[in-house]
Amino acid sequence: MITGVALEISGTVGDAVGAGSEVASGRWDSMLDQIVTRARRGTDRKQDRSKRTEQQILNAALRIFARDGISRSRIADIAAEAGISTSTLYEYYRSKEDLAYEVPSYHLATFFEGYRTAAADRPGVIERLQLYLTMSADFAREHADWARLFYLEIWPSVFITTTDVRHSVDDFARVVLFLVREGMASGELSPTSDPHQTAGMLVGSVNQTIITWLLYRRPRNLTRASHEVAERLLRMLVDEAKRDRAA
Amino acid sequence: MITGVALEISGTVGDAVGAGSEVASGRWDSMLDQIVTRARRGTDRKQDRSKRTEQQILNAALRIFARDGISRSRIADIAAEAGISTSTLYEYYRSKEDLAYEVPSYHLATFFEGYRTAAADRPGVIERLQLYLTMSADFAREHADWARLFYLEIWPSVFITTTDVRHSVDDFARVVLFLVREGMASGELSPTSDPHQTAGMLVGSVNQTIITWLLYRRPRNLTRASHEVAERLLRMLVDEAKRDRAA
DNA sequence: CAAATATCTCGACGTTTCGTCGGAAAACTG
DNA sequence: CAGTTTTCCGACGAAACGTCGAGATATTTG
Repeated sequence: MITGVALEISGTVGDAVGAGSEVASGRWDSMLDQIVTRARRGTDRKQDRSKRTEQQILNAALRIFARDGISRSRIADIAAEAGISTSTLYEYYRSKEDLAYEVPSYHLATFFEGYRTAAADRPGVIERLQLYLTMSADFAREHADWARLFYLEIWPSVFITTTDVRHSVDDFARVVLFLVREGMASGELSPTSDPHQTAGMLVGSVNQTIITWLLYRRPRNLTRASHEVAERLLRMLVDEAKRDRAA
Repeated sequence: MITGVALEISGTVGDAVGAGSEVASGRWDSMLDQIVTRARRGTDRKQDRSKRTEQQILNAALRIFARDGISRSRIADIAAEAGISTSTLYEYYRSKEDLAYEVPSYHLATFFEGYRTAAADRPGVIERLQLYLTMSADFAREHADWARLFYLEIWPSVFITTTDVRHSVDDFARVVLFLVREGMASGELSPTSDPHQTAGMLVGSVNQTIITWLLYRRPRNLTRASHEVAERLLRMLVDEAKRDRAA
C-alpha cells in the first residue's frame, strides 16, 4: 500500500534526465540488508503468550506515546492499554526510555523493507532518491502516530546512547548520502560540492515538510507536497550539475 | 559580535543578482517590532532583588536543561544552581514546563533584535534572506546551550499550547516566508512556486545543518557550512527564477 | 524615621509516578 | 503428571513534583 502510492507519482525527474546511471547493486544490497536487520532485532521470547503481550505492549505504547508525548506518558497507562499490570511491563523493558526507543525502531524496519522492494525496480540514482524521499513522507502520513514519535521526539533526542537506536536513526540519512555519492560519481550531481551538504538539503527540505505537517496539518496533502519538494530540489540539483559541466 | 561574523561573510549571492529590489520598509518594521516585543514579554517583578533572582533562575535553567534535557532535569538541581530553594523557584514559575518554555523565548528575542539592526543596512530581499539564515546558524553556534533547547526540544514539541511560545517559534519561520513573498513579487524568486514550499526548503536545509551540528559537532565550522548551504540554495532558486522568466 | 504594607524566601509536608521484589499462576518438557 | 522454566501480579520503597503557612526582607506612607 505504501509502495503503491509512491510508485504512482514518482519518476518524473528521473525521466527528465534520461535513463541515468544505475546504482552498483553489490554495496547497495549489503547496505540495505544491514540496515533492515539492525532495526528489526529479534525478540528472544520463547512462549507464544509472551510474543502476543510484547506486540500488545508495543502497540499500546505507540498510541499512548503519540497521544501524550514520551515524558508525559505514564507506564501505568501503557500497561492498562495493553491489558497487563505495571510490573509485567517491566519484565519486558527495563525502563520507559528503553520502551520509547524500541517502538520507533521496530516500525522503521518496516519502512526500510518496503523501500528495498520498491527501489529494486528503479535502478537510477535520481529515481531512487525521489522514491526514497516521497516514500518516507508517505510512510509518515500513513503512520502518523509513529511519525510523531520518530520525527519529533526520537530524532532530535541527544540522549540516545543506545547504539542500536542511534544507528537506526542515522541509517535513515545514510541511504540518501549513499545515493548522492553515487550521483556525483556518475556526474548526474555536481561533483564539486560536498555530498553531506547535498544530502542535508534533501533530507532537511523533506523533513521540514513532514514536521510542519505533523505540527499543523499543513500542507493538507503531505504526500503530494513532499513529492513536489523533492522533485523541485532534485531538478535544481541536476540543473546545477549541468551548468557545472558546461563551464 | 554575532552580527559582526555574519556581516563579514554574507552578501555574495545578492551581489551576483545585482542590486535587487528593496524590501518595503513599512510592513517589515512592524513585523519585526511585533516579533521582538512578543518574545521579550516584560517581567512584572518590582523589587531589584527579584529581578536578579529571576535572571539567575533563567541562566541556571538554561545550563541544566541543556546538560540533562528538559525531562531529565530536576527542579531541585536548577534551584541549587541558582542558589535558591526549590519552593522559591515556584514563586517565579508555575511548573517545570513553564520555565522550560520561557528560557528559549527570552534568548530568541536577543536574536531578533540583533538581526533587526544588522538587516537595516541591507535592503535587498536575497541579501536579507542570506543574512537571516547565516545569522541564525551563527547564533546557535554561539549559544549552543540555548540552541539545544530551542532546536531539539522546543521546536519539535507538539505540546506547546501556551500561545506566546508557539508564536515565537512560528515567528522564526515567518520572517523567511515574508522575505520569500517579497522576492516573488519582485521577480527575483520564481513566482509560480508555492512560497511556503520555498521558505520550507530554506529553513529546512539550514535547520538540518544546525541540528546535525548540535548532535554530532559536524561540520566543524557551523557558520561557514550554513552560509554555504544558504548561498548555494539561494543561487539555485535565483537561477530557477531566471529560467522561468526566459521560458 | 517608624509603622504598615507589599513582596520575597524557606523548611516541612502530601501526592504522584517510577521501578523492585518475592511469590503465585501458567506454560513447557520428559 | 511431576518438575522446571517462564510469565504474571500485588505490595512496597524511593524519588521527584508541587503546596502551604510562617518568617524575613524590601518598599511605601504618615
